[in-house]
Amino acid sequence: MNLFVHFRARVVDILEDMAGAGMLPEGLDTSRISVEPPREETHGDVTTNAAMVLCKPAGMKPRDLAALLAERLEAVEYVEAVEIAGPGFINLRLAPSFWHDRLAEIMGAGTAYGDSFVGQGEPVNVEYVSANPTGPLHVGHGRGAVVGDALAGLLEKAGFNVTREYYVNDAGAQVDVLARSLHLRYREAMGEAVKEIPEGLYPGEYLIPVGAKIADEDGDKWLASPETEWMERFRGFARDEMMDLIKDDLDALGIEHEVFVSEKTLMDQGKVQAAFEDLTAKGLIYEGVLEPPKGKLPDDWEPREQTLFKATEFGDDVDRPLKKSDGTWTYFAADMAYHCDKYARGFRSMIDVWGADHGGYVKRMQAAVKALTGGEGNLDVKLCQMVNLLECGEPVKMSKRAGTFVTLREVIDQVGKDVVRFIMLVRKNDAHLDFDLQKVTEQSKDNPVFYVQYAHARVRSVMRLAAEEFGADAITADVLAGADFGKLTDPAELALIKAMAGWPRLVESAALSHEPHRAAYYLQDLAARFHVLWNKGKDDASLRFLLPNNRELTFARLGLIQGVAAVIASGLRVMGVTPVEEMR
RNA sequence: GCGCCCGUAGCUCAGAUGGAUAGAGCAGCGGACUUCUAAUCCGCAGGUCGCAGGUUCGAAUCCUGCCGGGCGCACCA
Repeated sequence: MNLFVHFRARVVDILEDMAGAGMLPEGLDTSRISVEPPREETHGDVTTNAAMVLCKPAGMKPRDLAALLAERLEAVEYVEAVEIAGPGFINLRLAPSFWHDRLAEIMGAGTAYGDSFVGQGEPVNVEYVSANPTGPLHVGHGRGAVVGDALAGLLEKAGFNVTREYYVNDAGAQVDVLARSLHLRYREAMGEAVKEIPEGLYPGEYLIPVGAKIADEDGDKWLASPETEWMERFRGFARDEMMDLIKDDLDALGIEHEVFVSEKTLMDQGKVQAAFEDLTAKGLIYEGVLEPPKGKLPDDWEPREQTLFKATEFGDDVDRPLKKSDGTWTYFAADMAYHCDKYARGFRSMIDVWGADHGGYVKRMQAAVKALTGGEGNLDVKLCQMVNLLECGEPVKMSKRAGTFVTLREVIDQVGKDVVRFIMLVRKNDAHLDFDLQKVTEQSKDNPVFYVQYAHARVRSVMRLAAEEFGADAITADVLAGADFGKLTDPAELALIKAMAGWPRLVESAALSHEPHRAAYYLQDLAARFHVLWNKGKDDASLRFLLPNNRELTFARLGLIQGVAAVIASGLRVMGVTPVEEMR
């Protein structure tokens, strides 16, 4: 349960009762009432601004209204104390038994703790990575991949019906370039000496085995023929091979998209044309000449009549061209049709994860979604800022030409998938991220991955010792769920349960605001509280988890730490990180 | 020139729909190992939330204008 949602409902109940008794006006707007954790833990467990928000319509002073509310809140189950503070906050302190019940709830749920229904099964489409199929993924793609996948996981946990999707940009000129680059490698595989990769072709060595593969399959069939004859074959072959390469990279991160949509297929199926006709029917297409951008003019700018979409009617800055001068569709036209297709497949809610360099593209895509869905569809775009790859604080110098470019795969192989996934989430998506290959594998509290994993491993370590003492069967989650948690009375123990009980609220708010990084911060906080309690056991042996002479208390505490492990595992699962059993 | 993002402690950064005395880690200083792994923890110190106005019971948060940084700006994707 989200305890804040629970107590908010109680506050609203009381307000309705008061209105019914004529103490308050009927039909008060309760939407602005918040029930949340106080900023200061010393202020209690739950706070509400209800009196401050409603004092004006109620025609009362905030503290007077607060006093009336407080009187009634004292009668609410589990409320131990009510205080009025500051300008009219009402602070609730909850009985220890409330927290003990939460721990039982956590034990019963395991890693399912925090699962929510706020999403109400609403379909959400999360599109991420969508890198051009022209080569292996780089580290920047990796960030988008992790952010998108964690967001998808978070939304699922919050009760949305999520589809993970990848848009394959396989219709543009860059695939022609790829095909030509592959043809070169093919000739090389057939025994031709290739001295230098011509300017404008992809020099990467990853195409060498692909060239050998197509040589193996097709033999000398394309050696003497002109480009027009082999182009289609090479484009398709290269595309498929590159997508396999990318899928392997994603697989190494534990990411698997359910749906791949091909730009070329959309065009072949006439979906771009259909979207275009839809907009035309809505009167949103015209032939026109755009104003040149103010300020410095592009060198090759010249007035040109184009086929334009009235994006400005939907909040964009200028109208956007849908056709190139040769009559083919622009990238935007196809992407527009793609989002239209998502909507047609039942997604009102769409999320795209892009690199920050595509920021200028957001408004027009949102405009297109509004136009094509009659305002029904909603597109949120998460822009991921750059990843600075470092080694002991020094920037890793990368150059594609010099062959010193570090791929995502190399980073995963070096530090591990779990480290990559966690680190990619320690900053919000729109902030630059420093990724230090050295620091992320250090075993110190500076390293958030380690810090959180260590907390989980410590729990497992205690559980292993407990299994030796009591037998594994005696301390299963099911058995411990029935322990007498009333024995947990130390403030640090209760603080730990309170932190765990905050997980459902975090899941809901992070999911609704599309901010997966908050899970990483939450886990660091929870891990910190666990480490605090652990160390208290050093100063005061009576606070240790394993007490040979007190089986009842020991079992309650094993439940407590098992709960911590479950919530950490639950959070890590959202992030796509595997919890470790022990540190090595 | 226009648009988007950002500006919080010496450093790196949290601060959901506006809430109380703005938080954490690192770095600095001082402490805690006969251990359920001290790979951790405790304490101290550190701030005109870029600047100036505005909105209101209340602003780091919302609005306006500046200053500073990043990204983008027709027929690339």
